[in-house]
Amino acid sequence: MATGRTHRPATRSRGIPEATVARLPLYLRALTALSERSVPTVSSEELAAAAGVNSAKLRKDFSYLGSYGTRGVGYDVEYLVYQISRELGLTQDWPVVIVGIGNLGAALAGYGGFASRGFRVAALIDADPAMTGKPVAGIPVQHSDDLEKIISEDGVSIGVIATPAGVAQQVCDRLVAAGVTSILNFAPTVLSVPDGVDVRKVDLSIELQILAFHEQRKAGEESSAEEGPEALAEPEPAAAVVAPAPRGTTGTTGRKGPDGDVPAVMPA
Amino acid sequence: MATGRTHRPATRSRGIPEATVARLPLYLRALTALSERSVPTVSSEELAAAAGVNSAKLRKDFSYLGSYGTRGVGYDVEYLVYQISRELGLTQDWPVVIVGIGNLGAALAGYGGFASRGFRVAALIDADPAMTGKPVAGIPVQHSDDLEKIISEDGVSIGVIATPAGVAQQVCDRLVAAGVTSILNFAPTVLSVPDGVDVRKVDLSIELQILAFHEQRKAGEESSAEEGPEALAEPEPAAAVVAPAPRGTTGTTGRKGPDGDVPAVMPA
DNA sequence: CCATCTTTGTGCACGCGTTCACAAAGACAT
DNA sequence: ATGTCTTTGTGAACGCGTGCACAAAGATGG
Ligand SMILES: NC(=O)c1ccc[n+]([C@@H]2O[C@H](COP(=O)([O-])OP(=O)(O)OC[C@H]3O[C@@H](n4cnc5c(N)ncnc54)[C@H](O)[C@@H]3O)[C@@H](O)[C@H]2O)c1
Ligand SMILES: NC(=O)c1ccc[n+]([C@@H]2O[C@H](COP(=O)([O-])OP(=O)(O)OC[C@H]3O[C@@H](n4cnc5c(N)ncnc54)[C@H](O)[C@@H]3O)[C@@H](O)[C@H]2O)c1
Repeated sequence: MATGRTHRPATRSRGIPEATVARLPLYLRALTALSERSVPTVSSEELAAAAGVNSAKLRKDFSYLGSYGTRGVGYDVEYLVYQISRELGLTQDWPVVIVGIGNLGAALAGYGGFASRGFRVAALIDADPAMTGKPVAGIPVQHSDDLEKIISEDGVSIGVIATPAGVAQQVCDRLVAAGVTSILNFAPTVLSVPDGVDVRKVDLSIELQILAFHEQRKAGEESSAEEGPEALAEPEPAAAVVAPAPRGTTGTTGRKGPDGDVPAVMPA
Repeated sequence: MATGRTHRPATRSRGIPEATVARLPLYLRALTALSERSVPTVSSEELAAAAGVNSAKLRKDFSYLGSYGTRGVGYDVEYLVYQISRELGLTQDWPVVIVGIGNLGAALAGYGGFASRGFRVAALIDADPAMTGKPVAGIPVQHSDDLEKIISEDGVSIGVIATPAGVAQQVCDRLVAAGVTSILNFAPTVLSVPDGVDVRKVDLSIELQILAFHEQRKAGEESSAEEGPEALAEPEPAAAVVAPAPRGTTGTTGRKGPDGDVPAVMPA
């Protein structure tokens, strides 16, 4: 999962568990598909299968929203769509700014999934003067000098960062200072933000590495078929000092500026 | 988090906890940055700050890998980079195919983060004949007819799906049948795969909806400053019947209509 | 109005993950 | 060699999330 919250020690208020919140969009998607087919009601078993979760889990999730089901029948699709949408805050309009209109930013700008659920691309922002004014996905790119103005004028509270990692923290700082309180970060960096600001990250590289880990496990188990406790994934004691430090040349993180731009260690 | 595993009831073998595995790439990134600065050792406190986690958690995570620290000093950066890389399977080459070279797929193809850690884009695959042979990010796009051949010839075990949601499941099926055992899915669909295949998803829309939920909460708390238990996020009792349910057609058991074509209900 | 059958809502137990707190290990100075 | 000081490694407690299993609710049919 390219997920990951920051801050907020999971001490959510007297509300819905974080894990449940993360599944609500999944239910909503499945329900929307049913709605489009004009299916009137759905059982927890059916809906759970469509969302890829356990039916008991789904029922418990819905119980946090209140009891919107009818025993012996199931859940009213339309009503549930409405309830979940309202709970997630999708009944209102959420203007979003995307900062960093490169390869990824441009793809995001044109993504239909944005507009589908109350999210509206309010502005595209880039630091490159050559891009200013140029339309991307029908929306003219604005220069980052105007970032603060754009955010305050449109009342934007959600920002998407798709800039190089080196400048992500400073872009984040400017967004937060301008009033943004929710950030979706695509740059491979740990962002630090003040309390009250939510950060979620999407990190392709991390996802791949997790897959690689499991992939390696599979390959290991394969060779050592049925084995006891360990004996796998531990080729050798590896002596004590090995680390040849092969990589270390041109990383992707390509730090560049003289300033503290890289994630690295906090100056404490 | 755009995360989300599928299957595998978290009953990992006598190995590293899933939560720890998900953090290893984070540590690795911070360590790599330190390595590039030629920092020889780092304490759990410093590294934890750089990775944005609790130091006790970091130490426990490392304890699962074995004890690679020196009390009173900290951890050897180079050695730790090597150990984590090895544990994640990054010391070997992982050929990856990307299926669906549209806006997103093209951005992914040109992403430097791929090559940085042992991942190599082995092939770009698209169903559009007009794209066949056309180079994207320096790699010629191949037609999806050759999908099976490409995967078996290059020994690809990791596939990235960036096709429209409607065809994601069938693309997934073909990938799995051809030998892919790890899938990173960008399409907004729940993929069903046989045991032994890992699926991770990256879902922009879900991330935004989660942010919107918290954003709405913040707005609610703001207005009702210091309040008791509830009284927030509940604008109105909303009567009882609101949902404009269409119904009236099929009987109670709407079930699945003609055929399952959308992510909707599982055909059981 | 009663019997039966379906499906919800949830009590409960269990396991994973997180965090605190501290003993032990080792570096370093004297 | 001994003492001091830093930092690791982990035992233990706690809370969250998950899934089983079942009683209760309500629809449906007679
Ligand atoms: N391309 C991908 O598939 C992909 C995948 C995962 C993560 N990422 C990450 O997303 C980020 C963007 O990737 P990309 O491939 O689009 O890179 P890119 O170089 O194509 O685009 C970066 C854009 O950010 C702009 N920019 C630079 N500094 C800025 C600033 N201070 N303010 C505003 N805009 C600024 C640049 O002008 C450029 O247009 C990177 O951090 C990358 O690691 C990319
Ligand atoms: N663009 C984004 O920022 C973004 C963000 C999140 C998720 N997504 C999801 O990623 C997917 C792709 O998005 P996109 O914007 O690149 O769409 P797109 O339409 O630009 O690209 C889709 C590509 O897939 C190809 N394709 C279609 N059927 C195929 C098949 N059976 N086999 C192989 N290739 C096939 C098409 O030819 C096209 O090139 C969608 O599911 C979208 O919802 C996109």
